[in-house]
Amino acid sequence: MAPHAATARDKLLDAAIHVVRSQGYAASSVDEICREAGVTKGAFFHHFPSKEALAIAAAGRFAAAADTLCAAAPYRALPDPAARVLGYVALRRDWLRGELAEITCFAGTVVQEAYATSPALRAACEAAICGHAATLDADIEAAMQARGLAGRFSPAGLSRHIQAVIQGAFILAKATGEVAMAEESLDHLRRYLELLFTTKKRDVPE
Amino acid sequence: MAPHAATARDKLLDAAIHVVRSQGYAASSVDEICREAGVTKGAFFHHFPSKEALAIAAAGRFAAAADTLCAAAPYRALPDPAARVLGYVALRRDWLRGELAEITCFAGTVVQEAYATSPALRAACEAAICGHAATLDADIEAAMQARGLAGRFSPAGLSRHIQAVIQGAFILAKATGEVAMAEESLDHLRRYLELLFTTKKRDVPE
DNA sequence: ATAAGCGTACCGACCGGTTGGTATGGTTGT
DNA sequence: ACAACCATACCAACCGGTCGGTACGCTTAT
Repeated sequence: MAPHAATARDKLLDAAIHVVRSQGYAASSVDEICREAGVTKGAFFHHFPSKEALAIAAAGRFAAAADTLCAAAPYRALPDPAARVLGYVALRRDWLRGELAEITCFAGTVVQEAYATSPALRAACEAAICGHAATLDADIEAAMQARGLAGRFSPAGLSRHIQAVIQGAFILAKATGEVAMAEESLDHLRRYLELLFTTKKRDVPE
Repeated sequence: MAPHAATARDKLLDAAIHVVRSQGYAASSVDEICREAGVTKGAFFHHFPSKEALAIAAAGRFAAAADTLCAAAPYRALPDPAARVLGYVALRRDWLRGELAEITCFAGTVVQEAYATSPALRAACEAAICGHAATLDADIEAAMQARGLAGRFSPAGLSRHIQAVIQGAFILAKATGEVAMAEESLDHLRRYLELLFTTKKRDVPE
């Protein structure tokens, strides 16, 4: 991710994100993450008390990187809140290029394995996903107001749904080996949002 | 799953589905699956040449069970194809009760870890997910014809999108620990389908 | 100037336990 | 008799984590 991650700690975080995204959490050994980072095991346990602690820190780093990229994206400057929401989805669709291990979600991958066995790691993944989702709350709420949809459903709920579709798209892409499957799903998501934000209120089902 | 799975093979498959759904594939040891099944390791390797082979067979069993349940569901008898599609989503929403390990998707969980390391297992998960998705293809195609939406997007693509939303809903539920988060997403999916199948063609975005 | 003192960063051999898988022998149904 | 079925004992490889030790830079006292 970072081209010249200076410290061993950063190199370990980046390596963990990459290795875990391609193999899952449990299958990624500490030794392999160290090898990928070009760092020894001693350095690993100097910076992190456990493998779990590394994953928690990596989830935070991953979410922060995503938040930063989105906050700096051009669509953020659009005047219409609905257009900003659609701009977000378009950006996520644009990101669907390259290897699966480079485009999928670290937190979504990890939480599938850890939700029942590691409460702290589960909470870190929840914070990463829901925290990132929440960056859309205000725009969605404004767009719903503008369309007379206020109260029809919760803005935060739609934010989370957007993340759910993205997560599901990744699973479909992994299952088929085709990134195009993920694009397809994001196109349906875009169509849903367009229908929501361009249809007259009486036509939107409860 | 089955109360009195007769053979050791069936008990192993059921145990694998349960254990893997709660811990993921890599973290589920053969010993633990055997313990859960009440069977020894000798029986395991008598019926399956490897852990991977068990997972492949379990994916098939899981998909077959889902297909069977859906084929027998009441909504299948509805006259309107669009109503059958919505009936499917309603059924999947009804299934969202109980422990996460009992309601989430085995194939979706496994493929996240195995897509890059085990081609055969990845293919089995693809067959499970996409095969199950395909049971909706005909109804979706008919509903699109009836609404003049033919050619707007692919019926199989919408079938896969439905599965993607369901998979993403599971991830959200695991991350938050709240099954209600999954319900929320399925409600949005239902609303999307209602908009698609009740809106005049000219109002549906490309 | 300099050396003692100390904290952070890092190394790599090592440990007990667990892993997927094997070898072998007994039991049961036909 | 014979094969399908299953239990016990076992193995080499690997796992996460520990530990004694080194390298080096920053204070601070002399």
